[in-house]
Amino acid sequence: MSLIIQWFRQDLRISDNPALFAAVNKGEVLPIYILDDENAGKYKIGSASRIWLHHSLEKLNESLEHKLRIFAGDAKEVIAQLLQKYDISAVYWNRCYEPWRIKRDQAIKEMLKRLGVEAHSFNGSLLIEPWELLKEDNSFYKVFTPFYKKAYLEGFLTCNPISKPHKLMISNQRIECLDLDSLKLLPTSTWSEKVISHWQIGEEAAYKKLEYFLQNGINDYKEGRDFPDKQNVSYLSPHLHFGELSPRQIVYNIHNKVSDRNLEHFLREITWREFSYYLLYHFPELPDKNFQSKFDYFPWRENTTLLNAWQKGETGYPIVDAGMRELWQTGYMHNRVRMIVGSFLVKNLLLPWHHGRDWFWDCLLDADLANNSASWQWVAGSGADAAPYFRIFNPILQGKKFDPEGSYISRFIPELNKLPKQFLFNIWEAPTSVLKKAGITLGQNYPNPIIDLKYSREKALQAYNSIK
DNA sequence: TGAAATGTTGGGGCG
DNA sequence: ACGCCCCAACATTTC
Repeated sequence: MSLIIQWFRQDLRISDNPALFAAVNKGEVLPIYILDDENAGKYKIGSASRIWLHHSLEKLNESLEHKLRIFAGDAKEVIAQLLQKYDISAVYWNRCYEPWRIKRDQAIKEMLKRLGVEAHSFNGSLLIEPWELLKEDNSFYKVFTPFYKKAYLEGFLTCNPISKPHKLMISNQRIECLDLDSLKLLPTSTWSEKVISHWQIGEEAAYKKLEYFLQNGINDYKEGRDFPDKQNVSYLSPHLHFGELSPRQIVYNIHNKVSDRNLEHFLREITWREFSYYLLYHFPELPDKNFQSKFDYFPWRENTTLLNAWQKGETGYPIVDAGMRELWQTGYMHNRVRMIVGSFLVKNLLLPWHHGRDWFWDCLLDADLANNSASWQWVAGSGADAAPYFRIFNPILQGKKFDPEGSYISRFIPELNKLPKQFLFNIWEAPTSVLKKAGITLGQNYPNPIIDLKYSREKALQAYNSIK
């Protein structure tokens, strides 16, 4: 009996997996995963995401009765060899939208066609596939709100997920493949263990997290989501990235359980993810090239010292540093803080957004080419429907506004714990006696501010003016 | 999904 | 009593 390949990619789940559902109806399934760093090239998975991937594959393998076959290398080559060695009649997968993957998958589809092997691809990752929603004049949306409205009216934001396959018939055939450990996804440092200790990984955990969010966080989502120390955000991003959970499952469940302004706001955030994929598809250079070409002439500067300080969370601005340390310690950063540290890098430090992109790509468990590219361009002002350049966050005010008790700051910068709240956001203005009492010596155990806010703001506005 | 600069208003102190 | 000034507090404009 010939085998059906179910090729898992960014859909590491059993439920609401259209390719898998179709494949199991067809016959005996051979589930495979291919770590394809070759085709990914410079877009290959970052360090933090690899840790997640390792554990997620482990979980998926459990759900598949420990019969997930793992490979590494050029996916086309891997599949070609499987076809040569074994009797395979079809390959099933859910589509991905990264430009390098689209190109690769097209080539694979052609190869399969040539060899007379069926190839079936499905939509398992998006509510709106990028070609499904265009403006009247057939061009693509470049502004979020009209995109959102249209998607809403056309019914893209309500849907029914499909169920788990009733019965999995997974092949027992002996297949030459790798074991998970040989992919070497886990770094040898203790960093990876620490990062991952904050998370539960896999389909089951993702679903539990969704349920928890729907019972708790979402009830005050509209207001609470801006406060990094509150638990009002979903924390679903890494699960979504690896497809342990689908946007369809999320949307289906929120429609069932809530219906108010909090729902609307969360739905908008889910749709921002769709919009990012949409932009990436219609503008494949998004990860590297300014969406607005006038930014090609923007006078960024290069400064390794400033970049290092930002990366390590040693800028001297507590809300920025807390965010960067959250990222380093947990592989995640609260969205409000992502905007603050982004604005700081690009506007106050005047460093190119690409540096932020690269650091996030390596450190975030939820690093996602579409979201990361679109969001950094949004912050920089070079993107579609981006933040206007003059919108420059003041880290002191943002800290006071969104972490009024300083609880987020002291969670990640415990050395500031003894400092009275009134000086927590502008430490350098605290009297020496206060600093001494709090055990802080600026420049020793907490840095002096690396730039002057007022001056850097003026410089940023000048730079913006220069490309108008 | 900002912040700073500038403009306006209105109450209170005071000559 | 009245006008003048000061300055919060709030609103509008500008970057």
